[in-house]
Amino acid sequence: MTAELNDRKEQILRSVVINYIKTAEPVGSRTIARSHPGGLSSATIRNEMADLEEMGYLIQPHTSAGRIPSQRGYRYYVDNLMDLNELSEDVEEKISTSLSAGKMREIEQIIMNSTRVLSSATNQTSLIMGPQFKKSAFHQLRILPLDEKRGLVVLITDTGFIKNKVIDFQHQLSQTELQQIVSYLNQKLYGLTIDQVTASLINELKRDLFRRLEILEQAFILLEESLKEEKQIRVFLGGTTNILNQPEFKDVDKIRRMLNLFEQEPLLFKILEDTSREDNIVVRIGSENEFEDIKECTLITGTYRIHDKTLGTVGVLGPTRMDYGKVISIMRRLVDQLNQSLSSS
Amino acid sequence: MTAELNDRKEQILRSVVINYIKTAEPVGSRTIARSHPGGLSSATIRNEMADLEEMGYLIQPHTSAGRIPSQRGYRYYVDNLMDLNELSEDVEEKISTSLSAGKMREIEQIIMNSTRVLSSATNQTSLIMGPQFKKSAFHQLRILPLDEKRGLVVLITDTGFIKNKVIDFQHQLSQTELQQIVSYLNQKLYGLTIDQVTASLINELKRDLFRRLEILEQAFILLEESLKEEKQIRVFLGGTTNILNQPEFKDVDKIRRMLNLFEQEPLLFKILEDTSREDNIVVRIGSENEFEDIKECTLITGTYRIHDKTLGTVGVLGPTRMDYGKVISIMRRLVDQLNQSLSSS
DNA sequence: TTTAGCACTCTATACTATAGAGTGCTAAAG
DNA sequence: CTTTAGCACTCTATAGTATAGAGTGCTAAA
Repeated sequence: MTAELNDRKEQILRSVVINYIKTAEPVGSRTIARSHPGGLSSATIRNEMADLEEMGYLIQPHTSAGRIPSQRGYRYYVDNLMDLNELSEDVEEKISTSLSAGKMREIEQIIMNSTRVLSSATNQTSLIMGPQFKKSAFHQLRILPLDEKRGLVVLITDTGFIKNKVIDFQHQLSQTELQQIVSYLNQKLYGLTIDQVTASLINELKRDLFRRLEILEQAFILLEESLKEEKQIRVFLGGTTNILNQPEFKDVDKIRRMLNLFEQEPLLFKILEDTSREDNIVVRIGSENEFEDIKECTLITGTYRIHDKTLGTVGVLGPTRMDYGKVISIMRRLVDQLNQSLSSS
Repeated sequence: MTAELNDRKEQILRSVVINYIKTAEPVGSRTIARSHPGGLSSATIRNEMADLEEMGYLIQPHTSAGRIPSQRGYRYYVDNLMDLNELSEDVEEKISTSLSAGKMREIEQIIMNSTRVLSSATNQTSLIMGPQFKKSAFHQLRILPLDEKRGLVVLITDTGFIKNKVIDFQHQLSQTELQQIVSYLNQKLYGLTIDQVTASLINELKRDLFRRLEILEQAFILLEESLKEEKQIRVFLGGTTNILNQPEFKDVDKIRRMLNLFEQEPLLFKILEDTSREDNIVVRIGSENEFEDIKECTLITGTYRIHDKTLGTVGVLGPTRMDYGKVISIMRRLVDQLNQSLSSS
């Protein structure tokens, strides 16, 4: 994408975007004239701004107001004009201390911390998609007898998931019998992703075990269920109230729609999943988003991974009037840290 | 608490409360005269209302407006005048189907379902305090070796909690060694509540085990930590966006304060814990609430239990203009169901 | 004790006037 | 050809004014 604006126009567009991001007010020609290094008059700026509007980079809310960037204007800014900020020491410290691999071994905890850090550093709403359970590979399966009639199934994946589920035995099982079953299952399932455990594979296993021990039917049904159930993935949210600080959400109705969206996890998941194919940081401005509910917002996402395997997506959601440079810098840093913390555990 | 109003005043107060709950508009004398069974004129009603205002049961927002109930008015209504509603079939079904003990064995799932049901049935925000981990008693402790250097500690309580934590071994442990440690710990800890596992007890155990096996130091530190960490209790929320539908929250600033509150779990916990001593359903109207942030709200709470041991608290939070009869009926039913579902598992 | 009647109060709504910000255009200057 | 000063014009936001309507409190009669 080559620049298609001359230098002066770029300077002016840049000025409008930066000013508008800061003040949330339409930017007038005088404001820009004052801050413009070249020392042009407001009339000149006005002409240029009129051009920029005609070209679709700026919008005039009404005849006697200043200009605000259009979606296209933001896009041009992000692609060609934006500077990345240095992270403030404050933010740098927050990220490195609260996400260090040190104490935390559970992946959920690391992710929850990340949402907190991300939303407080950006003043926006952050959303993070946890690792997809069904894309994780079996690592170990254990069954702990609790008493004569119940056992605890513990399932551990390569991505650090630990799932457990209480099951009822229909008949009493001896320690040895359990042992046999478990080691058989482990052998069969090792390395498969949850996705790959199809109904037919389960049936096959069931038949196999059935022949040996006729006791497990009930336990098996429950195990099967427990796998099915875990299809949903958690999306972690942080700073949902931050949108209330944005002047573009002073309308109660907009707030309601936004908060409603936040309560619908499956939708959030789809929104995040949609961008997770790409490797780098993705910026979706306004209607570039596929989902109706966020067509007035900007979503910036990045993916985090463990040993080069993509685990999930980190996102920041806010109005299109967002400090792109700042958010992107922060997200870069956070994703780096996340990758590092996860890989070292 | 004996009734201190004559019959007619009670009728009128009742009318005001019911009308105001329905319409959210100050209630005028004519409105009441129309619906009053005795067939009184508006002038008479006006006089009575003036009395009721002087006595502190009603409030006039401004001279030429109708009356609204004062906090005292609501209190009198709840104590003396309120009818409990029959549950609609719809709600009845929601409660009995989505909380039936059937499939769900994990307590967290039952509770999350409860918040959903409660908030959708009442159109208010629901909050439920999960069982307090630290008040739960040890049932079993297990350690599963994952590989040479790591193990999974699984802790099961009598209230159905299952906590797990990965720990690092500093040295390699044999199956038998682990077995010994675990059975020793189980013997020592069985039946104690998490609360009772004091630092000194842990130290004692540590010394004890240390003598036998010098290997466990690291593992112990981590176990200790994992117990400490679990001090926080989860408060589950449902229908937080429902407050946006209440006309008393049309002010963005109030919304912000409310949502902010919802994000502070420790505070929510305190708010709920505060009422959990009592056995029955507790109604806290307006400034009867101790906590500043909800002094304009009404909080209705009930406790749920398993085998006569109190597990946690269920709450509904909304404006003082709340359909008390309806919410209380729903909560009664829900708590009953909850007790039943939990006890049968 | 109740009620009809009426003057009075207050709010919400619509309408009007005004200041201020910013524009677009024209014509002169560089 | 580009830039700029100047000015008329447009639109919004704000304050001020008028009016209708709801509801009251009080008085005097039933």
